[in-house]
Order: sequence, then C-alpha cells, then structure tokens
Amino acid sequence: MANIHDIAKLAGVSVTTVSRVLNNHKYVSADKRTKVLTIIDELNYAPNQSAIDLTRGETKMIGLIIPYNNNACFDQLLNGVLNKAVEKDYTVIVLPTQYNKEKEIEYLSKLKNKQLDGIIITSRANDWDTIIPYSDYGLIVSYDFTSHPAIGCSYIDRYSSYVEAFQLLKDKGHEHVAFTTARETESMSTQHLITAYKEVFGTFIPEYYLTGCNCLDDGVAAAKKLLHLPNRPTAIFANGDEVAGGIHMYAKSINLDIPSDLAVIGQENQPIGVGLGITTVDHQLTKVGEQACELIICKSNQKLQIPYQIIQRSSV
Amino acid sequence: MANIHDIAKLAGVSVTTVSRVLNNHKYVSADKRTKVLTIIDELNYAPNQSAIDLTRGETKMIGLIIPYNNNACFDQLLNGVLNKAVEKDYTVIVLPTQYNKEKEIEYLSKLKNKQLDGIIITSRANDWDTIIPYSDYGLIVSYDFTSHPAIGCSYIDRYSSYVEAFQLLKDKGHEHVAFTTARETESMSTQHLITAYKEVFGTFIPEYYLTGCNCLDDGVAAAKKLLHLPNRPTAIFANGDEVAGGIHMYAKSINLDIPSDLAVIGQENQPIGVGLGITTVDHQLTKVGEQACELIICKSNQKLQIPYQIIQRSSV
DNA sequence: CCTTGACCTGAAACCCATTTCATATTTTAC
DNA sequence: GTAAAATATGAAATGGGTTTCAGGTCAAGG
Repeated sequence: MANIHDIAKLAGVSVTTVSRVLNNHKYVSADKRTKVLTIIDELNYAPNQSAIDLTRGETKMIGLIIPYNNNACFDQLLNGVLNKAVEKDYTVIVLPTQYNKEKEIEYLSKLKNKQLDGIIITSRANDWDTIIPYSDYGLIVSYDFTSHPAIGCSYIDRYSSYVEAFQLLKDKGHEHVAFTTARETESMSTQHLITAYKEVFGTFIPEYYLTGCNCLDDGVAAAKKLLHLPNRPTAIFANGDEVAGGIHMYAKSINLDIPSDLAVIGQENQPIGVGLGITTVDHQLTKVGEQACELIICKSNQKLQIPYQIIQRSSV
Repeated sequence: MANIHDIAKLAGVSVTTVSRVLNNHKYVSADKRTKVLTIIDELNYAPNQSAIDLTRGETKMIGLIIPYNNNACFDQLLNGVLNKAVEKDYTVIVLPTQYNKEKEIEYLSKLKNKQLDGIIITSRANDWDTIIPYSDYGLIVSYDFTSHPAIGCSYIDRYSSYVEAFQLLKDKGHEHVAFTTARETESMSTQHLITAYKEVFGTFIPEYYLTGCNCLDDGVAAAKKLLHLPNRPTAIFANGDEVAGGIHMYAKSINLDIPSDLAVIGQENQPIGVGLGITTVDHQLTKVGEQACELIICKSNQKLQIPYQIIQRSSV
C-alpha cells in the first residue's frame, strides 16, 4: 500500500502538502490540491490510522467496561453510548470483565497505552483506589456516583428511586414486600436498596430478599420461592422487568391476580414489561449512556444526575 | 510519559534490548532484563499501542457491523463474537449502520486504514460488488452465505430451518399459517422464508405475511391484525421469540388457547420464550458469532454452516 | 584445535503520519 | 509606496515502537 511519501513524490509536492490536502488545510493551491487528490485516487491510497493516532496522541475510541455482555441493562447503556459516539465520530469498544480484577486492570491499562481516550465503568471489580490512578491517562466516567474529583459521573439517584418505589407499594397498603437483586455480593446499589427498604418499612426481613436474579427464568424461580413462603409477600420489587416478567408469569400460573393478590414493580422499562403491563422504575439508562459518552468526549469530570421516572402500568 | 528510549538510556542498554524485554524475547541476560524491568516500573512506563500497531501493521481489533444496536438477535451475536475475541485477546468494536450506505462504507474503510484486522457483517446496505474490494485490506466475514471466495461465512441454513418449521406446523394439521419478518425490504432471509412457505404449503397468501416486526409490541400488533382476519390463521411463525411472545400474549388476552386455537413458533431461543413455553427455531446465533470471530482471527475465508435446532415447547 | 551453534547485544532502518519553523510570494490596508 | 497580513510551500523534527543485520562471546562436539 502506498503511503504519504509515495503520493508526495508522484504529485511532485512535499509530504506536508499532501498532509494538508488530507486534512483540508486551507493554504493549498487549487491545482496542487487537485493533483494530489488525483494521485490519491489512482493509487487507492488511505491514510494509516495507527500513524495518525500516534502523532495525534489520541484515538477517538472509548471503552465501555461491563460485567457481562448478556445483560439487559447493558443493552440500553451501550445503546446510549453508541448513539452519542456515532454522532461525535467516536468508536466504542466493549470490554466485558466478568468481574475479574486482572481483566479490569488490563482494560484500564488501555488508557495508559494510549489505546483509548476514555473509559466508562458500569460496574467494577476493583476498589476506586486501584482505579483512580488510571485517570491520569484518560477520562474515567462512572455509572455509580463517586465523590472523587477526577472521576466523571453519569449516575442515577438510585436511593430516591427505591424509596419512591417502596413508598408506592406502602401507599397501596402493602406491608410484606420482597425484592430481588442481581449480584450476590454487596454492591452500592444493593446497599441503597436495603437502606431504602428500611427507611420505608422499618424492618428488613431476610427471607424477602433474593439475590442472583438476572433474567426471566430467575424471576420465575424467585417467585416460586417467595410465593410459597409461610408469610407470603403481597408485593415484589424486582431488579429488572425481565425478572418482574418471570414473577408475573409464575404468579399468573398459580392463579394469583395481579395486582390484587400480588403487586409487581420492575425496573428499566424493558420491552417485556410493556406487554405484561408491569409498572416500572425507568432509570433511563440510554440517557445515562449518552451522557457518560458526552462527558468523555468533552473531557469533563462533572457529576451528572440523570432523572429516573416511574411508569405506572397495571401491576401495582 | 516515558518512552522506550528513555528506558534504554536509564537502564544503560539499547532500545532493542528494551523491546526484547517487553516482548519476552529469550536472548536477554537476566541482569539486563531485571534492570530494564526495574526502570520500567520506576518510570511507570507503558508502551504506546498506536506505535505498536503501526510497526506491526495490525491492531487485533475486529469490527462488527450491525444495522441497529437495539436488536435482540444482535445481542446473541455480539455475545458470541465477544466470547471468542476476549479468549483470543482481540477487541471488538461495534459499528451500527442504520442501513446507511455511506456509514457502512466508512466502517469498511477502517480495514483500508489499518484500523481493523477484520470485519463481521451481519446485515448490509451495499451490494456485495461494492463491499468485496475491501476484502483486499482485511478479512470480511458474512453472516449470510455468499459464494464469493474472498468472503468468509459463518452462516445458517435458513431455508431448511424455515421448511422444517413450516413442515412441523403442517404435520400438526395447520393449513392457514401466517408469518412475520423484521425488515420491510426484501432481504435474502425473507426470500428464503417465502420460498420455504411455498415449498411446504403450495400457495402464498399476502395477508398472512407481515413485515416490520421486531419486539414484543410489534408481536402484539401483528396478532391483533392476523387474528381478526376473516380467515384467521391457526398458526403463526414469528421472526423472533419477542414477537412470538407478543402474539402469544395477545392470543391469550382474547381467550384463544395455545396451541389448540393458535400455534406459535418463534426464533432464536430468547429468554421470553422460555417462560411462555414457546417452541422456537434456535439458529444458535452465539455460536455463529463465535465462529465468525474465529474465522477472522485465523484469517480463514471458509464457509461454515452452523446447525440450527428446533426446540419444542408447548406452543405447537 | 577448530567448527558449529546457542546466546547476547546494539546500530540503524523502518512503519506513516503531523507539525513546527523557515521562507517566499501575494494581497490588502493606509 | 510600503508595512502588515494572508497565502503557499517544503525540510526536518517528532511521535514510539519493531525488526533486520551484523558482530561478538562462549561452550559443546569432533
């Protein structure tokens, strides 16, 4: 493949001029510009991106760190990030960690290696103390709120959304309310959830709290457990509409009426919830993704809170 | 940031030796290796990936061209591609085209620009004649079968799967069978579908063919149309389990029994189908993605057919 | 003792662009 | 008419690695 020197030689100009033509610099005479363009076309030349990145010192690439690539809320987030990235002529690379610490570090190192201009962290395996040093090499944006000034945040007021969801259930007269989460371990999100629960209902009943729920099947399994407890809950707050959908289906299958026998609230306004009429807490993850991407592109470490909204349907 | 020359100077060796240490070349004496490593650590040095890519002439990056980034079957595909890529130390970049021809060309050009080693095309806007020249610059793998020798294929025997699905319905006594597709335009996939239909049922009734179906809601809408036709179909073959799920739900809502009043078959074995017990044609898109990725990594332009399987549940 | 091969090292060429700086020519402004 | 600004161009430095080639040491094998 031809390079910029070949073009220069054949067009009878310097490489500088060729570079100027390539970058639409205005101080190039019309005839030379045409000549260069002709040669470029003849040789079917295309600039080498690695060389450009090397000199420019940036790649216009953004990494998206996610735990698993088969997660429904990741879809919305990726969606948002891609929307903004495509608009601003950036590229997105997907970095699934499976919560593996070394993998996560490997990905963060791509900032240091100048392979990425910025990274969006949706969920992390390492401590912030381990992560923060990497912000010297590129912007890191988090999907969780963190107070460290170097880290940008595009985050949700999860705590308030949880309180509001629980309050909604309490207002409808529910006292025995169960809830589900995705991760086994204690994430910030889970802590917020538990605190919100205590805030609204006072007590916290361990049997009403199920972990490891991700998909529809998990929802079915969760419902199977919860709905056969001696002291059956009358409402369940699920960590996603897929899970809520599973709960909904299982409840129907044992002839429980929704919402009179069982109220269900989901999260994230996923397609399945529309069909089933599930009330949901929409954290607007697409918007969260868009804003996160925007922060990186603008090299801003602002803390942006994205408003959530509760979409009332017929399951409460 | 320090570079390889700084390291060399401080360690009292040549850049060649530093490069050897970085790449675990065996002919480096233990003491020099240690010395270099120490300096690297002290200076917190990390090699510049753009420079490496430039000299190596490859980036270990693979592009995945998709039409929209909010499509269920894209999830499975991406999943498969990522699995294999992470395993083989490659990175994946997601390239959504919205079926825009220029955008697609822009992405294909990344091969020419040496930004990508290979590209997987799941759905394309341009003709093959336009696309094929780009295979000179990197491997292109297609998710549709194409006979051109330069293009690798990780494809599904869609035609046979459709015939088998229709035959299954016919065997159960169905004669009025409707079906849905995603794109409005005539894709290969749609053509296979119509041909398969004619093959099994002889005739083709336009009213039984609905386009533009992608999600659960579309399924509900489709069912609303189809199930109120004067000559109501007794079976529907949907283009995905989300759509099938919508059909299932709407049918239930008007008190049709499944499968006695209406048989439903979906595609891709998506989570929603599990809960609803929908029989589905699983094209194993995760495997398709894995194989596509593998082809690129091995620089092979083989034509690989991935077997589909019909998962019988209770909707037929 | 000599040859051969393994081991070790570095100079310099190479990959391919961008950008600074210097210089030359025209325009424009007063 | 002349100073200042705009236009036009190229040489050379720069970004940061890998790799070829050549040269050297040392031990084993015959």
